[in-house]
Amino acid sequence: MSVSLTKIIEEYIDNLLEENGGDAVSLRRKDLAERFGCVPSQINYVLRSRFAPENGFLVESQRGGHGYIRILQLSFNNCDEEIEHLSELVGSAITEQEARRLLVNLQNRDLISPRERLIIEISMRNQEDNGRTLFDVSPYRRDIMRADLLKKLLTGLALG
Amino acid sequence: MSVSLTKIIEEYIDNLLEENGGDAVSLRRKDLAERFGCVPSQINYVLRSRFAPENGFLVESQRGGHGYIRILQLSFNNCDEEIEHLSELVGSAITEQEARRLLVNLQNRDLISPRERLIIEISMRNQEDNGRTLFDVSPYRRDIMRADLLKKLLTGLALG
DNA sequence: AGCATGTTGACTTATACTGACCAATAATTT
DNA sequence: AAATTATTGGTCAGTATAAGTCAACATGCT
Repeated sequence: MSVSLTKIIEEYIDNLLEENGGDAVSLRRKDLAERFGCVPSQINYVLRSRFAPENGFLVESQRGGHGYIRILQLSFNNCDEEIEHLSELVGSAITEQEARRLLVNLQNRDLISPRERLIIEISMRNQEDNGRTLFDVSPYRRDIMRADLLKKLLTGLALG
Repeated sequence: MSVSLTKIIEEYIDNLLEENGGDAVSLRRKDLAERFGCVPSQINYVLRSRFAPENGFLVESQRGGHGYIRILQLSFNNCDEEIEHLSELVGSAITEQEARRLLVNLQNRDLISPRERLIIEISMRNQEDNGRTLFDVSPYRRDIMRADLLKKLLTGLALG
């Protein structure tokens, strides 16, 4: 069982972050690709699969002259076990009502701010509307999609 | 890591603005170009790319003798104006890149927090993935859906 | 075998910077 | 006053550079 290139590059970036105090690091896609003897787009794959917002990272980049890729590791030092636990509570499907109750609870316990709750509710509502009117998704399937979205959001916040 | 001329000039102007109380500053294109050893049109490039309305600035200028360039940092009196402005910027369709850029901007201007940006990015990405893999939505239609989501979120935040 | 994950490269898009040419305004000359 | 000249900024297209996308192909894991 060999270690994948993706894993190696992921760890390299993790180390860079650690050395840099942990919050951000800048790099050049071309340089990284050269260092690891791979094609540049491999870096995009690593970023997409390992440094996604669901994992608590934000990636900024710029093309052209003086281009760069900047990876930000958000650190909110919130009670991540708490939120992680709640993520389990969401399960594989969740109704709008249940979701809203959960969010109210989170806000009451100051795990998310009112504005954050608002954003989450608007996103959920938007997805619900799209599912119903645009794509004719069944109610149960919408509950599944809602659970997926909610879990991504909560783990993103927990890992941040 | 090399820093672009554009960045240097941008920071110089930012400093001027700060010194000047923050709302406006006047300068001469030729002088600036000389100071930074570049061609005058480079200044136009900086203004177009860094001090555009989407970054919260307006630029006035006059040619000929005693010509000048005045940079105004615009501020909104009420959130309705702000929403109007942001919604115009988003427009009826927006690419992933443009959206991300806008969010970076909003965060830099302290209009949203890093956590809020993270949540928004997760939501956008979730919608993008669903649109592509689940519902086979065309790229342009996804840009429209992204703009819709973004406008709902920004409007909600401004009114909330 | 089949599905998920990883890897590649051709093609596309975005940004930085320059220089030649254009446009507007003020100052000076006739 | 009109014409001319000097002074200033604007535009655009070309060149160089760097990142993003996408889909085909490969590998690995049940």
